[in-house]
Amino acid sequence: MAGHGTRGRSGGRPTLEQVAARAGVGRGTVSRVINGSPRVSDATRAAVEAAVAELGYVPNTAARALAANRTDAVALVVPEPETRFFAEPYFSDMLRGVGAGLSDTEMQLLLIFAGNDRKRQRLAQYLAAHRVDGVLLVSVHADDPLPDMLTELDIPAVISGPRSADEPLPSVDSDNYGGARSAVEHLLAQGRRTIAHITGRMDVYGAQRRVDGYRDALRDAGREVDELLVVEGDFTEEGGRRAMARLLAHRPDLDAVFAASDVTAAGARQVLREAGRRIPDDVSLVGYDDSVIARHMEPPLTSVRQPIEEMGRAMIDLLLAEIADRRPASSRKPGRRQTVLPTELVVRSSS
Amino acid sequence: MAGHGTRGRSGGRPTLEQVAARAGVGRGTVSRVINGSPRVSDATRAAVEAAVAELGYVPNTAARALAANRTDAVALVVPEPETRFFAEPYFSDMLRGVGAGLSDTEMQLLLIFAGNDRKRQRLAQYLAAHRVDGVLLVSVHADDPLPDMLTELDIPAVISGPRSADEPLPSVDSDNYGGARSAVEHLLAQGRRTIAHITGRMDVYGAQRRVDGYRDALRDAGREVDELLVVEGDFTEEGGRRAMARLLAHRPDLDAVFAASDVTAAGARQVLREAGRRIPDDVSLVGYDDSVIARHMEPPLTSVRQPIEEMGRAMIDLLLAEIADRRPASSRKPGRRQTVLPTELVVRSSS
DNA sequence: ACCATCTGTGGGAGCGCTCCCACATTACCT
DNA sequence: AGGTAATGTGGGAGCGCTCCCACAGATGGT
Repeated sequence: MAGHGTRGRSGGRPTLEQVAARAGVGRGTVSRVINGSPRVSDATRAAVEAAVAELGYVPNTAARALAANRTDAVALVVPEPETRFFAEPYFSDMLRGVGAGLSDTEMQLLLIFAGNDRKRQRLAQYLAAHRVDGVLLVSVHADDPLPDMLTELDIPAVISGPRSADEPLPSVDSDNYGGARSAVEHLLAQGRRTIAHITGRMDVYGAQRRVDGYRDALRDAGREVDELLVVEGDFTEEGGRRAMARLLAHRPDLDAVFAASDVTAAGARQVLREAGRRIPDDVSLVGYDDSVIARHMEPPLTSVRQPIEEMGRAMIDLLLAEIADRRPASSRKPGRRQTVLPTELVVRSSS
Repeated sequence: MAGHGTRGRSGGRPTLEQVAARAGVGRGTVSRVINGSPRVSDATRAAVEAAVAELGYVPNTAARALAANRTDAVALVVPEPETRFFAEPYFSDMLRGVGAGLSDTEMQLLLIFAGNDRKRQRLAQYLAAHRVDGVLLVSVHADDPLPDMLTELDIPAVISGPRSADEPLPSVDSDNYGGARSAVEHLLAQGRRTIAHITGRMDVYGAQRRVDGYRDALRDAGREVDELLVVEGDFTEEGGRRAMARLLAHRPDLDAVFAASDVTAAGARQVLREAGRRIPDDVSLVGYDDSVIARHMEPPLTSVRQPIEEMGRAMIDLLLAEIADRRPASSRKPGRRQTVLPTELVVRSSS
């Protein structure tokens, strides 16, 4: 009775068309207002905005996505089991940064875990369906096929630790080289003479950079680098123990150890204790990550802090820029695709 | 040169139409196969599936969402700051359960934080845009407008702790009543005679149920319930301290305390210690939640465990059923809309 | 006075699906 | 044999938006 057959299946959310009718303008104009196009007169814009408010119009995302071929969503892909995600503050800090960067955007953030084959399979499907406009990749192993898959699908992506010096993907990293240097320089300043380094997994680019920083710091201080003082670890506690045992065997005279992670430092500490070395009196110990472990260790561990939250922020900024670049009328000069954030040495009583 | 103007903007993902052509059938038929409709002959189905595989066809979700008016996504709404989300294992357990329930579905899970006004605003927009087919609500306060908003928008929702005995929304809960009973019965079995109860916030339905369980357990054992032994707390440590002080003042002869949360028990323990009472020798102590605190307390705390992960699972099951019910050809008798899962008493040395 | 330009604006043509009606075809009764 | 009811199948008509072309009217140079 009321009208002329509005046979909608939904409860009757207002559409663009209805807003247009209400405001006495055409569909195109309403669309322009909604999307903030400048080519609308002030009077018209006001009229449309009034109609939108009166009708309580909310754009239909599905229709928009279909017509414009975009989703207004990005995914944070975590190639780890949920357990690790929750256990490590790293992820929550990163998430906070990403969330902050997204908060004044219409973009939606999806959290996708790809910790096992099943989930990876689902993720692949998901990406193939182009259900996100872009992807944030964190803690990706060197041999992970994910980055290539994204390139293949032509989906913008940003990676959190470059996999090599010439990472093809835009990336965000903390200054591993500088962080390592500052740790070693700190030990030198304390008067330490024989400084060892337990590395991370050497197939991880960041670990390589830390070794570089260690070497250069010594060299620039006029010290020779003794290869017996550099032992490969793998970021784990057990690896730290093994490496420390080797170091004590080869160079029992060492008086400082710089470990590539706090966990590794914890392993090293244990072996040092068992060997009767006091920290920091006999041996200074410095870790990397400034994790909870560092604060709770006995004695509290000096460690290199990475600005994780800022890194999250930087990643999302990079990704949004990347997405914008691929959209039609945007041929702005692609800016820097690599961001490196400074680290900070947090000095505690282990050194 | 190659063809006759396929002016797609995307890289050229195959469409339903192309699959249909390839398989030599109509669009409708392909759609039926994709959606698993039974009204397709085996031969046709095989042909279509072959075409899908050859072309690497992946349905366009936006188009589907637009045409079918659904999104194939549900949201887990957390009305807390991210910090709490990561700090409490409750959420990660719940998330695991939800994830498991979703894993053999095409549904996507969104995690939405609504910890501050800004985020709540965004959430409201999000829901108004009907960007999810359903919502999972956890840790909702009694006066939160969110549930009503969802009802208003006609969005299926499931709530994790019913707000009252006649919660209108489908809900999942653990057996607060039974959990409390088992705690008290355990204390009785240990020969305790004067059992006090520090309640939770009494505007929380679960807290009320725990009091009911406490009362009935005593009554059924032929004990009279002394109202001086029931003191209101608020789930916090400070509340536990205050309540315990009151209890000691009124009934210094008590020999057992059942607290409505582990945190509350921790507060109570402190006051008991200060009053020179030994646990469990002088006073038995039982908590609720079986949180990390319980395991790390000195002495380890006997506590009532809730099956959080199973609750997550139950919630998503309920939600999926709810969503299915609202879809066209489904007039199945709406089943039970309330699920109550059993608790388990974890006995440790505090009792 | 004329034509070239620039601003706003309207609305057609799709985007790739699902829904559903119409139409075969085949199967099963009387 | 005729009828009725399943069973499969094709394809039109949208879903609500964005894109873009066409065009009216204002503006400005010659």
